[in-house]
Amino acid sequence: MNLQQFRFLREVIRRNFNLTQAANHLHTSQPGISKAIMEFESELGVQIFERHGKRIRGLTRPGADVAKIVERINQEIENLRRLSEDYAQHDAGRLVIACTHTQARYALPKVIPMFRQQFPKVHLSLAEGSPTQIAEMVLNDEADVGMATETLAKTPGLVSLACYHWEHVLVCHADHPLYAIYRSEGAVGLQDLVCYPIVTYDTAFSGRRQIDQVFSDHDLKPDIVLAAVDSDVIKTYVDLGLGVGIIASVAFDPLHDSPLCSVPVGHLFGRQTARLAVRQGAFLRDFVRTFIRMMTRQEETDALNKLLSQNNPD
Amino acid sequence: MNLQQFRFLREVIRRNFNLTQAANHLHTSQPGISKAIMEFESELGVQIFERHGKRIRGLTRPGADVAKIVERINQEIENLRRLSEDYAQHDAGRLVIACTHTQARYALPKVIPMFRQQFPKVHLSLAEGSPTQIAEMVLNDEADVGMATETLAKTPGLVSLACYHWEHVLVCHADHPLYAIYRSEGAVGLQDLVCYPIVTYDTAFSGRRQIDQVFSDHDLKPDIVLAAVDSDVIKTYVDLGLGVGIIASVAFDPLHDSPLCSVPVGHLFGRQTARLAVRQGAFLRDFVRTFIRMMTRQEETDALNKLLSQNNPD
DNA sequence: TGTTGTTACGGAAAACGTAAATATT
DNA sequence: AATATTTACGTTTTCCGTAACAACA
Repeated sequence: MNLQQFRFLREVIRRNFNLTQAANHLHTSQPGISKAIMEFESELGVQIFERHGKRIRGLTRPGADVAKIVERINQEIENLRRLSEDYAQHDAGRLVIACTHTQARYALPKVIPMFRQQFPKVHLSLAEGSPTQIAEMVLNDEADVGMATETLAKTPGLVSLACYHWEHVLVCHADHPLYAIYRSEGAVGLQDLVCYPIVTYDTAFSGRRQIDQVFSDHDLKPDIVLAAVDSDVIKTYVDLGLGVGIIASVAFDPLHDSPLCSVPVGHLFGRQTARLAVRQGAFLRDFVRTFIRMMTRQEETDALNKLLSQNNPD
Repeated sequence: MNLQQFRFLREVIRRNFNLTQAANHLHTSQPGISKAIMEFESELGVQIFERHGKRIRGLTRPGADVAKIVERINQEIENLRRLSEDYAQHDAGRLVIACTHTQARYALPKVIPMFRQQFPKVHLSLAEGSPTQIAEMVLNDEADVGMATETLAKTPGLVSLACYHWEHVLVCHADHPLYAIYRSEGAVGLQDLVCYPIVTYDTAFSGRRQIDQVFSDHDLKPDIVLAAVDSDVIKTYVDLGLGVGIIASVAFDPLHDSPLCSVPVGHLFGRQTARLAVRQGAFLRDFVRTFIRMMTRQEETDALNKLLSQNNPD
């Protein structure tokens, strides 16, 4: 039994039971993987993989159990690396943040400069993706923390914290009928909104689920003419006249975004919560913990400390 | 980094930072250990051991953190072995039960025959020891389960279950004054008891702590003339006239133990709870789970199932 | 001075990559 | 036929034990 076998097993599973792909990703030879896996199986006396002749199709029942334990070991190895790095080079390293475009563009800029100042030697990476991809990246140790409004809270294997709350706003030109309604009546209703073509986030992004939910709860069918992952793209198309936009309020800035105007619609779609997530059981380096503290509201302190101590048992 | 280094690190710590001893226990050479440890340290870039010149004295701060993670990995390796063995040879293996003499002599015989019948291929080992030793054995994976009345519940790293309840009895000859009091008044009191020399369990065994507690709560100083770990030994000396015995009621059998008589004193020393413990996070083989079920009262079923699923996450 | 940890060295074992063979779709 | 896995084999590296050396207490 050795660590190599554990790495190989993990990778073969991740690459959908394709030894060749796994070998490529690990920069080694396919026969090496094959042999290591077979030796592992024979040492345990248990068949890990479901085989149809020579092709590997999936995990056997025992294999799944073995894989679960092996995954935990791999995780601890990763923790060992991070821990020692934290001692060896306390303030240097790499922080990979997986987040949606909205987070990267509007939420993170409020924190990153402060973080840079405190940890000038830490290399930052922003990996943008869909909430599902973000969750996946954090689970696979490809990212240290994930940030998104959707998905994170309910993904098993992640622990998440509320980061900040936000609401949706409508964006449109000043001469749009909805803006007139807003000016005269102080608010727009769902009924008003549904009459016009809408440009908003792609499914599974930034509270889009909530938007769909609210419309369907009222038996309304919104005409979503364009969906994007990116608030800036949405605003661009709104400016072009494709429809009214629904975006996160944080993503609207009257100065930069003129001639567009914003109309609050928090009362329609409710409060959204952007969350931050880390992998359960992951060792968090000091600068990662600091980053999380910076991103998290004070009120969350208790939950935060609990989380941090849970992941860094001292 | 490799598993060997992890095994070595664990053993060096267990052997009080003596490389030579660790090497002997692992049936390998001292230089091998030395080299492996140094390579491990250099790969992590962290000094694990506190060194005074060449002597190793203890763990550094980072070393303690590393050791904690390494311990978890070693534990998972152990789990892997047990898991695969459970699949490969479902009903064969070895069950090591660490317990006190009282458990081995009086509680286990009620269950072992049934267990043997169900798992004839499982080799049983009873390791007797003090509650502290029992806890230690379970923590070190030298025993699969531990059983004792004391210590187990409050040992960190163990999870324990109530097994059965029992009370103390007095044992003495029929012509002893205390027996007369019992026959005439139906019960003896602490005041009666304290007048006579007592033979009972050694400190830290079978509810001895509770006995001491009760006497000191009443500002009484019992005259304990002999303390033993073993009910049979106690009875022997009672028979010889050294004093009255206080033992577990399960350890008294009127037939075998005549001419001694028993006097219930549960009302004085309260109800004791024998507990069974396993190492937290340990994978429990099927026959271990079955054994635990056999040893545990039905009422504990909920706690039991929770425990079992926690240790065998499927 | 005995005990304990490190360094040096050499034989044995295993790890790994290339090439070839075999099976699957 | 093309893709994927296993077998074969030879080189290279690592492992590990003995022996010698160095330092603590």
